Amino acid sequence: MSLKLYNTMSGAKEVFEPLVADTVTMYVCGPTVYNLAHIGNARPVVVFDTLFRLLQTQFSQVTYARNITDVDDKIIDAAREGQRSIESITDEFTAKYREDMAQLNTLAPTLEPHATHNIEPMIALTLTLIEKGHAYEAQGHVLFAVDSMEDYGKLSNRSLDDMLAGARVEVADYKRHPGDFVLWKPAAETDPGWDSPWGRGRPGWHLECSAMIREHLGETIDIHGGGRDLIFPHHENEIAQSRCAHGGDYVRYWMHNAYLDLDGEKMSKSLGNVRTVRDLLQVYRGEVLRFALLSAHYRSPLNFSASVLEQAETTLNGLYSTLRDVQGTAVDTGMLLADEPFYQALNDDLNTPIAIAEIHALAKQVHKAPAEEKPALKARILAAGALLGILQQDPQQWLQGASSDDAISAADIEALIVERQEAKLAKNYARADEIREELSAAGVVLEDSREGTQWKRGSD
RNA sequence: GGCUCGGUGGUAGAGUGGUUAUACAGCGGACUGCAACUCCGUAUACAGCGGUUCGAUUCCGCUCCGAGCCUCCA
Repeated sequence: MSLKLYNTMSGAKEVFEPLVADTVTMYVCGPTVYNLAHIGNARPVVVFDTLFRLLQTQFSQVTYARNITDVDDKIIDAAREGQRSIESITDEFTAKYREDMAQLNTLAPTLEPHATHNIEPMIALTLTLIEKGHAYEAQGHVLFAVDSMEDYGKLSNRSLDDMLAGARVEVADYKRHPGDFVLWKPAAETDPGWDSPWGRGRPGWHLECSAMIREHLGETIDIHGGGRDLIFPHHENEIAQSRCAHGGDYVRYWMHNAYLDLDGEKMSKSLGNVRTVRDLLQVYRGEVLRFALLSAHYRSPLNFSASVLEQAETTLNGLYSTLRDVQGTAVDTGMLLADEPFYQALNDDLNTPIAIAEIHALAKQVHKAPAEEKPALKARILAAGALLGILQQDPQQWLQGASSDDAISAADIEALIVERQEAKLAKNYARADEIREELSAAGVVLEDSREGTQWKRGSD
């Protein structure tokens, strides 16, 4: 079973082979911690979490790093506006980010480097770039000289000439070339800053990833991921910094997820059309959000809407109902992952929609299969769910969990079910139906079977 | 202006040079006291126009429409 991944650098799917056999290094751009994560920010987290799970099934050592950007203009602005310290902001939102992402069933990354803990390597990297003639100091800034690099622009497939033609921004006068970008900039007295050979200052945006990757993962890593909008300038500039400083490959496989749309428009902070994960979690369980994010391929835009979430919830309810039906069935562990269609789908550039379709196929089989085949089918469904980060909860709890405090209690529901059972035995069908309708109005659906009556809460 | 990427049935969403994924919703039927669950069956697609081909939703070209990046952004 070979894993294929779409590499942004080559524009094609490639067979994934780590640099060092059986060992994978992966880095994903994490949050700038100055506000709550929105659901668009959650997409790469869920996507690369799924990849992390998949990689762990076939490589014995997988190191997954996701950074925390805790020094940045936006954080400084937020501190100023809120009249708060930088640390209180970054601490608060780092904690909330972790909580929100955990709600989406994402595993903690192996490493979570903070920019402010890695200032030394950033300064060292900047020094190296100056020494090698790729960077220069001007008016207290240190800038990367883009024309000192032969193939600058390769990842985003653009040339320096193109960029000049399309320049829409006023160019700072201390730049030798309009495309030059800041490695280090002076810090105002009141802003966070660190002593450096160029005076008190702070790092430019792109520097931290290059420095931290080198520091924690090595000069060449296998996978670097993030949203599409990071391709340029962020990842392009990371490449420039790292390749010019250390030579070598820097990143072997570049992966970029498409973004979430809202009403056909990109969801973004600047457009103001964001929905925070925290808000959505008030209405939908994390697993529903996760499922919705995985219901489209990661390289396709996903139009995020209430109906997408409701479909996700309905689908998960259906799959959990299937699992409840086989609750008493043992789980057969003798399964060969490589033979599984869902596994093959995930190995084909993380084709989660196909993997989900394969789960449906298995669910359909479970209903029809003779008892002796059920343990194997159940095991396959659960294994697929484990890779996708879904279907691992207790089915009964999933289906009967109250979504709000004012919902009818389980005890009340069960009392009514008993009463209905008695009414049915007495052939008092009018009363039996009345009870069912009463429960239905409360969002509870009854399912009669030979073994008795099951119930679940619908998405009312 | 430069560089990308899309337009698939009511909705979501894969995929393929020829046997109409998948799910939800719909319709018909079985089951049921009636339902629900489950099962069986079923309708509705590949933006438009050309080209290549025995054959194109799939390849090529053009047109139309849409999105993104080029500035902080997942």
